[in-house]
Amino acid sequence: MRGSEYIDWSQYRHLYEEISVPARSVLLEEGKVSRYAYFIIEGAVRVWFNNKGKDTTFQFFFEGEGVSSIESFRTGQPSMCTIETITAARLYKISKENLELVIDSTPGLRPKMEEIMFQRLLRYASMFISQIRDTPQERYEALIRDQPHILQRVPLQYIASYLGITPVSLSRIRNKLHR
Amino acid sequence: MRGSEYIDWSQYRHLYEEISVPARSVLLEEGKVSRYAYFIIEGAVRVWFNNKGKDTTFQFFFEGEGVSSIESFRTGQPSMCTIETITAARLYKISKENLELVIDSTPGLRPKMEEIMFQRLLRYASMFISQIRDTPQERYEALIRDQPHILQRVPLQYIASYLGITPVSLSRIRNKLHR
DNA sequence: AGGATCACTTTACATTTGTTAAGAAATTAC
DNA sequence: GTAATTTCTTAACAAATGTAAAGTGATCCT
Repeated sequence: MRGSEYIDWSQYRHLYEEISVPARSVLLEEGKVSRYAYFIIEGAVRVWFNNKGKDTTFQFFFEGEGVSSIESFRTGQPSMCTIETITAARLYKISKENLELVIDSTPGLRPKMEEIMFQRLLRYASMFISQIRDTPQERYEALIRDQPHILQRVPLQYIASYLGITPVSLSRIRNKLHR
Repeated sequence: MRGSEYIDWSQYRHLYEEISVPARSVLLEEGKVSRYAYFIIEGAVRVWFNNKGKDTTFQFFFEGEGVSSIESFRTGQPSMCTIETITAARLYKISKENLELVIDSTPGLRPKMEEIMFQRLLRYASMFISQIRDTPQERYEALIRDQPHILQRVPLQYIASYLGITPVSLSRIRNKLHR
């Protein structure tokens, strides 16, 4: 869940925990219920799901962003995806109950969370639109143009599945563009 | 915008208008600001955008559903897409201001609208995931399985762009499945 | 009824992508 | 520092999709 950047964390030290984890740490496993949200102080995180034995990445998160399996965190259903660090990371970890406390004791935060959810909706919609409108090559070029930080910090194999193609195909597209 | 099905419209006859329009009527044109939301009494509606001269459909709506360019309606920015009836249709048409009045005077409606937005977010997310996980054929089979009403009422060319493929490719997939 | 338009299919060919395998380059582990 | 592992690229071939064009029904319009 994004939006933790609007919270003045210093007031609530007793409600969250700061943790440091190595690369490839699983924060939430597919099929389990999400009980914690995380706020990234340092590091890179990806969200992925198992697809016929292969892993398919569908989102990246970095410093200053909050991350959780939004639907599992909210509904209590098992998560459809795994949340895993790409790099070593420092994170704030907060339980659902304590996050509710923070939200309730911060005036104006709930509407802000609603606005953040709306922004996230728009982002998912535009990701879907890009998939049915653009070619993989166009999506890769858009990634270079709009989110170059992802390319700098994420292994290409994860970017390939995020673009909906294989690593081989992404490599060919890169080769074509470099000439 | 979905969710109008939760409103007891009979209390608010003075705030909305019932309209009847023929097939292919444009309810909102791409590039213009959305000032009205619609609730479908009868008919089928599609939302599409211009993509390099071709039209690309990205959502369908039917009886009992509300429809608007959710981001334009909320933010006042020009709409990225056109809303158009596929069939002749009967609709409730309500302005943004009057919908606010309805929402404010119906206790418990605002959280319900928030829940509807959350559900819509999940739907967009799953549409995106399906695009990066499944083949066009698998998406077509899922459409048959999960939303057969769409196939019965929507021309295949629109379904093709919704699946992210050309009408020719969809025709081939159908041919393959029929044997 | 008849002409026009629209929706869908089929064909042929070009392009793109997937798959498998091999190998090079970079990184990690010890 | 060297071996092991991981990441990325390249090649060859198969499969899927895009494009353009033609043709067949179906529907619409007057």
